[in-house]
Amino acid sequence: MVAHSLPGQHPPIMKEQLVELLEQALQALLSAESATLTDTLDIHVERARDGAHGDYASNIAMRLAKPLSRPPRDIAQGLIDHMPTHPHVERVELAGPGFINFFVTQDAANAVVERIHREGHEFGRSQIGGGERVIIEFVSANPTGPLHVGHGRGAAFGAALGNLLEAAGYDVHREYYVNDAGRQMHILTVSVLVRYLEHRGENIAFPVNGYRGDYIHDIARDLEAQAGERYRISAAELIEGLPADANAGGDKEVYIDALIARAREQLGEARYKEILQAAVAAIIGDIEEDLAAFGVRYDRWFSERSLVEAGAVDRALTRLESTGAIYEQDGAKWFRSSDYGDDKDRVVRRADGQITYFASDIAYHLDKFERGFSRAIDVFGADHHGYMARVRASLEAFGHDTDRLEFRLVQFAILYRGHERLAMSTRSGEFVTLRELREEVGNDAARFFYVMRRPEQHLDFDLELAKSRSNENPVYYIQYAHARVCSVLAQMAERGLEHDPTRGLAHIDKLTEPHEQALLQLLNRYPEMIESAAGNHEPHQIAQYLRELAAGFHTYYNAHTFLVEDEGLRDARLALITATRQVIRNGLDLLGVAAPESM
RNA sequence: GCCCCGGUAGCUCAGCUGGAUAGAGCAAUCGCCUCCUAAGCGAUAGGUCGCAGGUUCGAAUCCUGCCCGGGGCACCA
Repeated sequence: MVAHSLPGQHPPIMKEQLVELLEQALQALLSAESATLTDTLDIHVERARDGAHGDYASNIAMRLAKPLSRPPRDIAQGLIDHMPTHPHVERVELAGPGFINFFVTQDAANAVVERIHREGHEFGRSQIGGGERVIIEFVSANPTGPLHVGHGRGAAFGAALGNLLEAAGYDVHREYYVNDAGRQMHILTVSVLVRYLEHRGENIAFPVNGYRGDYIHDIARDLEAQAGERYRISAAELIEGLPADANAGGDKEVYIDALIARAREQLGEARYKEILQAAVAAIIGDIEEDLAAFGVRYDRWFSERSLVEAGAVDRALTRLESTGAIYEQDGAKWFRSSDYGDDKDRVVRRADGQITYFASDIAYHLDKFERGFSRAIDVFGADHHGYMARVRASLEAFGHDTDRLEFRLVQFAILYRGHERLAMSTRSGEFVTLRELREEVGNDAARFFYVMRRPEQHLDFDLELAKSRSNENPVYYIQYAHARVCSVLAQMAERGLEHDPTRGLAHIDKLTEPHEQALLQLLNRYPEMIESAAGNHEPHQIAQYLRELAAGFHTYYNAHTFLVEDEGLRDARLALITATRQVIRNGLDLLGVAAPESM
């Protein structure tokens, strides 16, 4: 009925203690009146929105009105009468249609400052995850080119979610699934080959379906630098007798497949594979470097090719086949995903014998569960939503509980420069890369902007706003609050003063100003916010909270002077603002945003 | 046609596991630097929560239908 917090270094948060009080009051009330409840129900306690309603409120009496057949206010009064006392609860009031409002004691509210100073960067972390093993897969962009701005959102979101879950006590494993097997890799290979041949003086048209980006030239040049003429073949022989490309009235898909086949013939498998591996390695290396520079790190880069070569895909398909979940039609093999909620059945092995991307995805997700992760989170772009049903279907066919797999679909980021919308086209090769974005607006602004909205929400990413050093920019607003605290301490030292934290905590009850009370309340909310954000997998809550916290600080800063004559009050105020600084730092850290000492 | 996501203040959004007068930032108007960084603060103004029904003591929040906007519906990845 009630989720009790696990024993650990972190004390249970106030909200949970209140739930327990209500629980006890309810039991006492029921036994006093010999009443029973047929259904259990969760007791909710929420932060009161209005200060007049206390610190926390519960609607439990209203929800019990029907099962107990009594007016909610009667029940609320009964609960209040049977409520055990609690050292941190000043008083409990009945209000409105039957709300129970809790007023926390001033001492309990003040205690957060001491706790923050004691726990430091640990403040806000909890054990609610209970060490549960979670694998989070994110970005997983195909290694066919540099990451673009769309991938950036998945990267920032996945990284923040990973940090958040870790802070909530989960054992998090971060993974990037590398699609380094399959046709795309061959298209990449011939794209590089054609550029290489061009550079060596061969006259050859670039395939319509090839990858046109500048990075292909770069890879070709590296290939020349390392291997010279090793891959030099005759362009004329390479294309002789091939079907027409799309710009000559043919089909670009047919053309490029033929070109791939011819390249393998002409070069031989060994040399062909060298180019392929060089190209893939170059691109993965670039992606890895890009993400690392963005502050995004993985525990593992999981290669699709390794899965195929280890026979994992064949084994998975064989297992499905043995249970009758696969059938053959038109020469291809189909998985009966429609038996498990998908719209239609899906091909796992094409008529030409090639396995599909979906087939290796089945094996990959099976592998995640077989490695012992009790929960898997896939962060994908919204354009992948069609995969959810089929991947779930495959896991269900293996007898796994599909509730253990969660998809988080991240909507696209639309770039603006002021009011002007930037066109993004991946086809033309003129897309804006993540690297370009980072260089233009900086990592901090990029990380923050990417996660400040709910992932389901389209993101308008204004480059001008992200770069602006003004109050319009939420990143600077928060970072500035942090820097300002540092600045106060610097000013203090300049005046030959010292902060005595012990004296500050001893005089913490001098913080009676409304601005100080508001700030204390914000600090008290942080652990609850982390639990909520982690529980709902919503890093944007952190961003929203930090803005509020920074606002609370800036308001306070403008209303009061911290470096006052009264030493007790001065140290109490310094204790409060350094605690605020700590919480800002903790929160920004989860988002992967720096907390600068000065700006 | 089917599936997913969105539609809340002029703009960008939060609130959505039902609760007490719907919030923030920007933009607008008016104020605040002999004083710890004005990358800041204060005040005013601004809303049929897409529309219509339904469930409920109570709906921005849940259900149904409809209207807009985005995305997805391959023997592609």
